[in-house]
Amino acid sequence: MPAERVTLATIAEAAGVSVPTVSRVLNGDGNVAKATRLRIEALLDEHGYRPRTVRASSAGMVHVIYPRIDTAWQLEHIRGMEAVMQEAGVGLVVSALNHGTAGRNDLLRRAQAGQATGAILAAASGDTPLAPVLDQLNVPVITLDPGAKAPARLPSIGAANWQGARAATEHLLALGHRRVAMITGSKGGLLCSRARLDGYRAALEDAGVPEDPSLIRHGEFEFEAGITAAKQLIDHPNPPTAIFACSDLIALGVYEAARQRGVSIPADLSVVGFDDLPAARWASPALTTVRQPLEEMGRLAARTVLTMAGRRSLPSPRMELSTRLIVRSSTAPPPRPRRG
Amino acid sequence: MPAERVTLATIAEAAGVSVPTVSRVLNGDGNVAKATRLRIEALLDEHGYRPRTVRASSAGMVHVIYPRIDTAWQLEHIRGMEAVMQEAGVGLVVSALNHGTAGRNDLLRRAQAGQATGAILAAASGDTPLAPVLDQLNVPVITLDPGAKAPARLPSIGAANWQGARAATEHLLALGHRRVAMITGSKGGLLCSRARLDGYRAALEDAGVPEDPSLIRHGEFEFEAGITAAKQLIDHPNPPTAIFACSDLIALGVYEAARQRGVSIPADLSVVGFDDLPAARWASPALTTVRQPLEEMGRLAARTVLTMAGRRSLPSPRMELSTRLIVRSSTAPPPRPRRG
DNA sequence: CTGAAAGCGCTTACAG
DNA sequence: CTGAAAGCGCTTACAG
Repeated sequence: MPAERVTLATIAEAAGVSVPTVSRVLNGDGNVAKATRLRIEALLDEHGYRPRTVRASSAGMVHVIYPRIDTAWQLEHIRGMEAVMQEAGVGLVVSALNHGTAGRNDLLRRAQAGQATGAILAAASGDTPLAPVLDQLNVPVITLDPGAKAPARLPSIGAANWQGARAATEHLLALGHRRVAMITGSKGGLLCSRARLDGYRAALEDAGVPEDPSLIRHGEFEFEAGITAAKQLIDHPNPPTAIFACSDLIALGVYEAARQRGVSIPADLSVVGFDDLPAARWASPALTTVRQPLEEMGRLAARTVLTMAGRRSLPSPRMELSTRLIVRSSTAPPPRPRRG
Repeated sequence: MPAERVTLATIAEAAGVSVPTVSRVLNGDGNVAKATRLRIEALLDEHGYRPRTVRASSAGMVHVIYPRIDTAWQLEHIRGMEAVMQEAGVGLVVSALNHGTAGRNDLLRRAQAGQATGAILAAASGDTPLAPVLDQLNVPVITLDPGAKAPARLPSIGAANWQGARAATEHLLALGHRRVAMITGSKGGLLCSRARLDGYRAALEDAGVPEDPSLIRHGEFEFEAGITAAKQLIDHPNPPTAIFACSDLIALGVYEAARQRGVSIPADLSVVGFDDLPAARWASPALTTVRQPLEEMGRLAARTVLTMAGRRSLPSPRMELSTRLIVRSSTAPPPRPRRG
């Protein structure tokens, strides 16, 4: 026997009051006798009352959409976004595309239902299946740290990748290194990877150190890719004395390769990473790395979406937060050259 | 000039059609001439139409609430929960209490508004300010990996902490270690810490190895606490040959202490962690650890809440997923004792 | 394919 | 403090 739908009328009848009175209790209207209120509250609970509809305004939700939920820095983003959303009384809905269209359809449905206040496409590659349908949404959408060329009309928030990579390379050059290798995150596409490679090159050029293409390795943003690339570099006939890795994860792969090859960090080999994940602090020795203000990027993304949702104008459609070199214990002057 | 509220009537008038027709377009009813539909869609967009209310059913949201968003394993939880929620067409709202009551109030408001399908209290300590108000909610609430004694009437999902700690200790004993130290996560309260300590003791007892209280150190679940405790153990007049750390983070602290003291892992000192965070794989040497099925715990938590929301009954109010020892490269037989 | 009419669940003045 | 009445925004048959 599937019970009748429980509406305000059900409760009103059970309580022997009118529908408006029940409505007042639900809405926290003070003008209800305490005894009445208590009785109605008990009945609402007992009948398991659930409103049929919800005011769209109180349903404020911002969706953050990742390709996958799989990397540590996402938690930093989320912490920043959550803090801002909580202050604004808006919920943060986390979802993943997972190669499918389910996430997209879900977002679309919710947006049409007035449920989404806005959306943040994070770490989105250019071919995100979301792009073609964005225009249908009547809610603000921005990109956060877009991996590839994002739809140009979307506001975006990123980090100063070029500047950070340059600072990292300059740090190594200042220590006296002349054979500085780089391991990138991906050969082609990714914007951040390109910018970091260019920053590395700029620093070399400024220092008058000729670029050696054999010291540039292209991997993925993965631990294993770091191991592979670092082994190749260590086995190089004229090996580098320092490696700038395009991410902390790759840098940790370099650590492992060095351990397996009996190479000591930083005595034999200096290593710099990129991101400043918590894991960078936990490495032995602690990793010198370029800090991306991931939490702050999340906060800014959240604020930006809320600003747009309030139909206020943005200071700029493209915001880039600065990066900062954090010197820890994985970098040192190069070893004295062995006698030939 | 604050524009009039945009309602279906606004759009209907602008399009020269009736309100029901606009409603049909919004609801994806196929019985609308294409030309009409396109015209109405354009007008909806142009006027920035947003529904005033939302069907509560389509607003399905499950809230996961953490004390703070700050540890890597939360992302594993979230990945599992998100996958299940997406399949169910329910949104996952992530929030943090941050010592305040804002998160609680927010949840309450949404629950009353019919917006929360359920809630997952994750890693909650016993004194969560949420507990006193849980009864007011007409939605299912469960705890995930409760840190301390959670309100007993709430269903809970956890991991087999005792069993995992026992397996870790047995592994070290089987390698030949007799001086096996333990670094716990917290002196008192936390349930998981207590269970892990008891598992360690059980294994020692079974092997007939007497417990040495000076080999048990109480810290926090922090990297720094691991360093401090490990240094004390290494400096012990009769130091341990193996350390079982109550979390991977503590274990990484042990790595750093060992590096600073010139102690080699695993040649001089074996280390086992607990959690199997991604960072355990990235450690050098890769960390032997007890794997908690964090993602699977998230999935189960999500399924459990949805089951309860569907008013179906639970197989059991308390579910514990098994843990598994993952042997990597940080454990080996103890060094041969030095000649006195 | 579309609209006039009825209806739904809830809220908002207004009156007492 | 409470209810009868009107109203709101939207949806649901029903008729053509």
